[in-house]
Amino acid sequence: MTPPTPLHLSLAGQAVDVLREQVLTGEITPGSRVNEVEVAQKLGISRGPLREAIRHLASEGLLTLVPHRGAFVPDASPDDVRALFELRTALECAAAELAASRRTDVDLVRLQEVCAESRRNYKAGQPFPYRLDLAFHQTLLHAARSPYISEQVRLVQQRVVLLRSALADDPPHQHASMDDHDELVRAIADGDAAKASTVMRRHLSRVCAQMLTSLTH
Amino acid sequence: MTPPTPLHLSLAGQAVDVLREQVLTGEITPGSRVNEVEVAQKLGISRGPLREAIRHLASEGLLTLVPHRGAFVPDASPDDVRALFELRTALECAAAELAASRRTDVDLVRLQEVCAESRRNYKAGQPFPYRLDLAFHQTLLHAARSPYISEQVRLVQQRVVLLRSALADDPPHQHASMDDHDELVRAIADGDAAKASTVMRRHLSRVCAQMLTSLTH
DNA sequence: AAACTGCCAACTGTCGACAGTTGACACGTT
DNA sequence: AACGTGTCAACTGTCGACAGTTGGCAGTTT
Repeated sequence: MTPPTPLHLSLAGQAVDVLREQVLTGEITPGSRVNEVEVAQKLGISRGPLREAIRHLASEGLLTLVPHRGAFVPDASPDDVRALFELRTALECAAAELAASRRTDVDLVRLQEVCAESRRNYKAGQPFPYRLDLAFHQTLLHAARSPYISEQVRLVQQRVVLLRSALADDPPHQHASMDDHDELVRAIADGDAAKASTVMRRHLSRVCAQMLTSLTH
Repeated sequence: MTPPTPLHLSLAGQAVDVLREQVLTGEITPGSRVNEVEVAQKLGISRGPLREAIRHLASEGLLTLVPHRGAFVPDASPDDVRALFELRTALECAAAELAASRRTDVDLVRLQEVCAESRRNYKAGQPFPYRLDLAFHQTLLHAARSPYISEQVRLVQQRVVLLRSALADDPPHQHASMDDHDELVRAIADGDAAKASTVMRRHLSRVCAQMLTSLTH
């Protein structure tokens, strides 16, 4: 998906993976600063590759750079969340439209499987894992077959994960989300691009609202 | 617009500006490789800051990195152009919708001014400068007041400029574009988000087609 | 003559060290 | 006691040098 940038053997590439993991899991708490020498020692590499890794994560929006001060993991204001979801909505609505017109039959089966698994999980009393929500959106993205849109959505979703102070623990919200997903799949199955877009917009609007409420407690 | 990342005093930041300029103006031709030591010497800086600049431009899509081989300025295939315009359409249609509902009166005046200047230029027999087209889209973006969407559009537009093998020299195309712009402004003036989105989609579809034809000669 | 093999130059990846800037603490002043 | 000032440690920005890899060229073999 990304441009041919397989940084995955270089030290910088490995550092990107490790740091991204730590930032997304909250191992490095929002607001805290990333000390170059300290982290470099901890990773057993020199500052050069680490700096490249930090800059890369900054370009993904997972860190913010302040000259002569270093890199910080950003904590978002409500306005940030709203603006971010405007971007996400633009991208994912377009993806939903494209998916409705381009999806293959195996795409459809995969989407239905993810939905079914979510239901099973939910009825078993377990919480709707964020993992399955992510899987749904990524499957839809694959069905849209628009590499640049997919890539951008991936980046936006990462930033959303960073704000997951709002974990989807609210049962009615989970239920509504699963209903949205089901309706989305039906629209895509019918090839109804307009409806797919509309449902996606409503879905993301709901998720955004949920995040905003649990952000302000 | 960008996160607080004012790299504009550091050597790396300056190198980003210089290199971006050179790539966008074609001073560094597509397909050619960027030699780190050579460019570093030419800029009078060391390889460290230059590498950061290269990585940054790569994250913007203006360069592609190949491990152990270096950075290349990408040349696009028709499929790339199509996929890129799918992204651009998603973003700018959303921006048009938002602009229709959020624009202030001064936003409207600015949009009308840009259109008027384009007409004047055209009637004076001069070609429709890409500069004014860019100005229009950026003014619209400002009216949308969605920082993340604006930022992404900025990046996509850069990549489009990189492919400007299709210079807008075709008079009927120029005329159609100006008509699109005018119609877009009317829709935004009326606060008609749906129409703004539709017109924008048609406009970008036209521009994309134009690019594809002049890409294949 | 074509194909294979080994060597070589060029370049990227990485490292350790130096220089400049920032924020904070301690001290002195009013 | 509050405020302004000077100093200092910590950290980022930058540099030059070394190590590892890649692609190409020359030489050899069949």
